[in-house]
Amino acid sequence: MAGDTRERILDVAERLFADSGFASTSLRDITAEAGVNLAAVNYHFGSKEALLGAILERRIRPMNDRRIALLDQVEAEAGAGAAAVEQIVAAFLNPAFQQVAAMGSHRRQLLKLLGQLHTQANPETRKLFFRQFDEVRMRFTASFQRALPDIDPDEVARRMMYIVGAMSYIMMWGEQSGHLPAQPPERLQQSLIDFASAGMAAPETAASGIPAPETLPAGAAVAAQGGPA
Amino acid sequence: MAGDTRERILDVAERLFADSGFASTSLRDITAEAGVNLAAVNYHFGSKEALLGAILERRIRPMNDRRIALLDQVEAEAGAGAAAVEQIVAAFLNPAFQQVAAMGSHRRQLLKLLGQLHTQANPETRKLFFRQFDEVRMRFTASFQRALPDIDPDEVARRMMYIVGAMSYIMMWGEQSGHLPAQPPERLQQSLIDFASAGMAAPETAASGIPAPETLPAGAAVAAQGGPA
DNA sequence: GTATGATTGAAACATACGTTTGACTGACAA
DNA sequence: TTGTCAGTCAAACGTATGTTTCAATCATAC
Repeated sequence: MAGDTRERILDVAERLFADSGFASTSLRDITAEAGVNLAAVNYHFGSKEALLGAILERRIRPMNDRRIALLDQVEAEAGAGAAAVEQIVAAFLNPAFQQVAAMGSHRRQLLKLLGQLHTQANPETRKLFFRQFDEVRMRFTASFQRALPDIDPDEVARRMMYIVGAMSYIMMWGEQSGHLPAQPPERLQQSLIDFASAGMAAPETAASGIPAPETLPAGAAVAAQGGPA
Repeated sequence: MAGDTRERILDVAERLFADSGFASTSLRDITAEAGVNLAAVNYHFGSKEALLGAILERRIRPMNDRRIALLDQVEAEAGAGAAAVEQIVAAFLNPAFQQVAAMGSHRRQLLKLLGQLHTQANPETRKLFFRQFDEVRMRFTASFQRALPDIDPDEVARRMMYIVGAMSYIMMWGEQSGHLPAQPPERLQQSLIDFASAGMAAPETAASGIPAPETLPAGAAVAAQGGPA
């Protein structure tokens, strides 16, 4: 029963935080469901906030490590040339899908938690996470830039955020939207890779001002032809 | 001072909910900052939850109405043929950017609120929002399907979710990521339209199983060329 | 067996919460 | 002037929260 209490708290808290939010989940909810004493949380983790930090640490670190490792591999295979956009996108997305697939019935929880990070966790817990992600962000941005030299570096960075957003959203709400059929994870992964790769490689359009509500941005005639860079 | 108290509560609550989360923001925080009495919230809205509902109602309804109106216009201009993918994407994204631009210093707040909807609001408040969005979702999905007959309808629906995710994420965290320069809203809008249109129109790739952590999905050689439908 | 240090247990702590109450205010109509 | 009523106010209600306390328990080394 030594490390057992600690693990049970982590598992239950991860699920409850993801389902109901960090602030809305009480330590009594967690400890009751985990079958441990209320004081166990503060004994093992120090505080409710530190418990959240431990949960994030446990899940995110391995995922980001795998992203970097996959990117290393992709770039090594590309040799002196630039890696293919799909490969870079896949290196970024695959560990997240692996994570979700590995969590089985706990699917979505990690990402729901991440979605709450910004509004619920205190600044220190937030930094803890973002600092871990910084290396990933920089490595992938650089790799995309090599593959897409014609696209403005800032635009590449923005498109990375689009990909993160699309991934987070589909993993959080894809299953329970109720309007599209549940997909096996590998199909969903490929679908997102298709979408994200095409978006990342899309040609840039000159800006148009925000139009009046009755009007649309320019570019109607200029249909989207997103040839590879 | 009649409707003044009510408005002040709405404005302050919107900002505080967005910044700190629904559960983490107390009625005392709101009323203190708004300079009104604590009991005013329950007097004017009935409950804290109903206050959240009123905030959502005020912002979301006009935005979704404008989306439908723009789509009507785009389809009318297209006549019998299918509207261009960019135009449909723009009709969907523009009202959101208009909303953000119109809120001035309140930017991001609406979307941060929406991001919290799923974990913080109770089921009734959630339904209130999703039912409003259902019409938008169905109308746009149908329009995309006409423009992209070669793409599986479910895949179109999924890609719509990707777009929603990308939009939400960039609006929530784009400014404060600190790593890419602030963009004028019209440039950001065009950037997202480029990305989303190319992704929506991307050719479908046959599924590949989720690979082992050391491997990547197929499709490296098949570069992304997102030609228009 | 016994001492030791880590873990668990039940109970209490102080505080913060959403909500309700009942008196009070001020404008406006009769 | 009086009555009415929407709106405001200070105060209190009951409850739930994160955290702390301290005794009880357990495994393990001596």
